[in-house]
Parts: sequence; structure tokens; C-alpha cells
Amino acid sequence: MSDPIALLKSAIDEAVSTIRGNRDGGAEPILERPPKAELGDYSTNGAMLLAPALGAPPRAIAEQLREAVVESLSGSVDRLEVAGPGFLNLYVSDRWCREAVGAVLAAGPQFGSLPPGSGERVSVEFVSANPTGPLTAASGRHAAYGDAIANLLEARGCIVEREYYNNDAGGQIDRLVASVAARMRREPVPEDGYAGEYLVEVAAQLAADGLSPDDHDGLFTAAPAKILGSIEQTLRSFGVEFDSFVSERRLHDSGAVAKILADLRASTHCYESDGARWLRTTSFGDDKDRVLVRSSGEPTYLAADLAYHRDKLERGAERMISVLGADHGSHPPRIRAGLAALGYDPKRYRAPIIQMVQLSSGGARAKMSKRAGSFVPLDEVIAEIGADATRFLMLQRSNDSELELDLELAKRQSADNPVYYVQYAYARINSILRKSGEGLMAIDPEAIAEVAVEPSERRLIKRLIELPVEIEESAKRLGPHRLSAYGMAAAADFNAFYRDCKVLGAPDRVEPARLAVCVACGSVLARTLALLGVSAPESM
RNA sequence: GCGCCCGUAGCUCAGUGGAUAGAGCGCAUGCCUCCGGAGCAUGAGGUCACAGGUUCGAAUCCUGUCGGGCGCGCCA
Repeated sequence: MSDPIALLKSAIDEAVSTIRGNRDGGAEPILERPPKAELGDYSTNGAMLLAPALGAPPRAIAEQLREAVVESLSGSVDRLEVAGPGFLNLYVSDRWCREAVGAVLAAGPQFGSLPPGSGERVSVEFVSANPTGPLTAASGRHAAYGDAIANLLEARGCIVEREYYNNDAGGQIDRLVASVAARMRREPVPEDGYAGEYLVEVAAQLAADGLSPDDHDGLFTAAPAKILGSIEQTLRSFGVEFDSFVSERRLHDSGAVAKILADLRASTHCYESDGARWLRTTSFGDDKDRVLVRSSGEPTYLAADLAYHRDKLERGAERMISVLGADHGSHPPRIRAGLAALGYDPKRYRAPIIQMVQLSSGGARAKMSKRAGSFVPLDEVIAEIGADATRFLMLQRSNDSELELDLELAKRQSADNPVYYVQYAYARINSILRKSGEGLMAIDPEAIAEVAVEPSERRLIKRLIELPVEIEESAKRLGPHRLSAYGMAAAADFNAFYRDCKVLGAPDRVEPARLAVCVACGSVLARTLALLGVSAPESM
């Protein structure tokens, strides 16, 4: 019994497909929790889905379905009832619940996971902020999101490479060098340069390293490297570790960009116009063609980006995920077009878009600009709110929604941050387990299988065994925010259980039975927090 | 004008075909001789932006309208 819900579902699926016979039609039946406890523990809509194909009333088909599963589910359910428009409601037995807890304990930290390495090799690229300044709060959202989906994919058995594309080439680095050189000379930074105060410190460090403001080539390498170093530090303090940093410059220097250009030129998808070379991305669904080589002879960002994506594939990625900001929302079509033009399947590429972070302070909006130097550094957010609270806060929202972050409010509320609700429940559990002493040893699955299950205990157990589905859905949709909602719900269910069901000192076999529930809940909460990249302290 | 995203409780947001739409914060009122009160309980608060359509069933899918964000460079 590795996944209790999956076993129930397979019994239903089997019966539904038997009833359906060789008629086609009907979506996959779902097993869900009814809105009210009186309607049972689980419910399936299989009969309603079959109704059109069979031309019979849903409730009659539900009766048929009930007959079909009554045998195979006899050990698991106390009752099966047809209800409402044609739902079949399942009332699982206490014993089934106890066995479900046992299944969670047996699976341990692997509960809800597929075997490591059983999935595809996936490259997850995220943050990839230009090495021209510190990470902003917005980058923090990218970091939290990218790391979480990487965790989720690993839970689904994928071999994941967390990757940062370092844009250490191009005009922005020239502007950075000019700005740093100005700082080194104590001159005003150029009009189109980076005015942020942080460059004063960078300039001082570079001077201490023996670099001269006149040494453009030296600074072109050293300045972005210095800034990337501090970006890495910020990421580390946020709990995000990358497996690889890929340098855009290296793609140019190694000839990878030139090779892409040659290959595309040899294809039928390139043409010359206005002195530039274009890629006919409109043939692959883009809304306008894109320049690959400027009339100056310089390759564009797109050319390098395509070289980068081919590089990922050549390093073994079967799928590529690029986490992009809303301001890069027009990129995916041109990348797909380029991949298709190069003969790769564009479906191997996915690009979730992270909407903007709207920062404010006490209700007043703060406009962010790295160029102008007006932005809130991620370091500052972490220092004031904490890495755990920041990550949880940022992962509560869907990536498709804008995130409003009021720093004053977040500071004031940090003690009320939902993350502590989940962590607190986990700490409570550990407090109970610490005090239980020998009690943990007494957990014997057979001995506790017949212990009655209280209503709030039943709710908690059902919540715990939803974890596999939550992981699967969150991974499939690249939506880790589902998981923070799940963590909150599981913590709330634990608190209700804690209120209603005394654990320590409960009579006879009730104590070990409830301790087993505590252990299972602790395991699920720790797992949920870990997937979100949030710590799970045993006391706080 | 075109493309992508969003519009759900006072605020911030979950909910991508199921039964009477949820959470956190805020507000009101209760709960510590009892395993951690960073907790629990109860309550007030909703035309799910609007209008059509699809179907047994729509906050969810389709079309249109309105409102907000982002983009529409031989920048990245």
C-alpha cells in the first residue's frame, strides 16, 4: 500500500472502464473529497462522465458502478452511496485510515516521490540576472520559484540541473565597465550607465585588485565576475545553490554562436535584409521575424541564446525549462522557432513566466530600476523578513499573478507570516515526539490497526495522503504555490487533531496509534517545507 | 492597435468542469489547573469585473466588452 488513494482510484478506474466497454468517450474519472464530511471521505464522478456514452441516467450508472466496486473495496470502505446528481461516495473504514498512516511511515521521506533518476534529464534555468548589480527582490521571486520547481521535478524522479545563464557580454557590460571606471576615477557615471551606489564598493575592490580604470579589457572580465560573486553569496543566503553557471562570453569565444549562425544560414530559414541577417521565426508562430546578425556584423542576443539552448541539449538535457520575467514574455516563441529551425522539437522547451513584483512601502509604490540604482536589494529583504518567510511569501502566489510586496507590512507581519504556522505545527509535533520516549517503539502496525479514528484525526490522515497528488500536480503545472496552500491546510488539520485528540497518555493502543499519526504528519510537513526550500525547525 | 498575464471577502491571494466558493491578514466575541497560546473556537464580510455561449453541471472552457500589469529594438 504505497499510495492509499491511488489504490482506491485504480479500483474505480477499473470498474468504470469495464462499464464503458468499448464505447468511447468520457474524461478520466476523478476521486475527490466531497465538500461536506457527511458526504463521505471520497467521491467519484465516474458515473456522470459515462452518462452521455451510455445514454442512461447518471444515478442509475452510479448504482451499477457501486455494484462493480463493492466487492473489490469491501476491505477498505464501510459504505458506498449514490448521491446528488450521480456521485458515488465512499466512506472508508477506520482500518483503512490506520493502514494509510502505516503506508506514509513505511515510505518515509520518499512518500509521494518517484524513484530518483527514473525521470528525464531536465535543465532548469532561472534567475540569470545580468551581472551588473545586486539581486533585487524580483530576482528573489525567480530564485524561490525556480528552486522549488527543480525540487518538485526531482521528486518526480527527474535528474535536474539548476542553471544560471550569466550574460557577461554585450553592451550592458560595456556600460558597466564605463560606470565602474568612472567610480574608480571619482567622476560622475555616464548618462546611460549604472548609477547605483553599490558600484563604489565594487570599484574600490577592483582598484585593490590592481586594476586600472583605463584597462577596459581587464575590467570587462573582472567587473561582472566580481558582481556575480556577490550574487552567488546572496543566493546562498537565500538557500539556493546552482549546479552550473554558463557564461555567454564563453559561447561566443568557443565558436558555439558562430556555429549556430552557420547552421541557420545553411537552412532555408535565414534571409538578408537591410544589411542584417534575419531568422524567419514567423514560419514557426512568432509574430515578427528576428535579427540574428546586426548590420554591424555583431550577433544578437537571440543568436547567443540559441547557442545556449543547443549547449543545454548537447550536455544531455531532454527537457529545458527557462524561468522568465514578464518583461521577457515575448522570448519563448522566438526560442521555439529557433529550436525548430535547427531541427529540435520545440516541445522540449518550456518557459514559465513570472509576473512582476510590485514593491511598496507602507502602501506607497516603489519603482524599481537597476540602471538608476533605485531598487530594493534581495539582501535587504532577507535581512528584514528572513529567508524562510520571504520564500514562503513569494511562493504563495501563482507565478501568473503579480506579487505585491509591502516591505513595511511584511516586516510588521513577519511574526504572523503563514510560514511560521506550518513550522510551528512541525515544532509541536517534534515536542510531542521528544516527550513520547519509549512510545515510538510501541508503534506496531498490526497492533494499532483496529484503533478507532476520531473525526479530526480522519481529516488529518486524509490530508497527509494527498501529498503524492499535490506533488504530481504541482510538478506537472510548474506551480509550487499549490504546495504552500497544502502545507497550511495540513498544519491546520494537525492543529485540529491536536485539539481534539490527546496523544501522550492516551489509553492502551490509542497512544501509539496517534503517535504514528504525528510521525506521519511530521514527515509530510517536513517534506512540504523542503520542497518549497523552507527550513523545518524541530523547535522554535 | 497587436500579443501574453491578471480581475474572486475591507486588504493580499488560493481555487484550470462537480454538490452550500476558501485561506491568511484586518475586524468582533470567547478559550491557558490539560501533550508548545507563533495556537483554538464562533461571527460579520461575496452581483467570483460585465454580457452572451457550450453542458446534466461554469469562478473554472469559448466569444465579446470594460479595467489593470508587461511587452511590441539591428537592447538584454
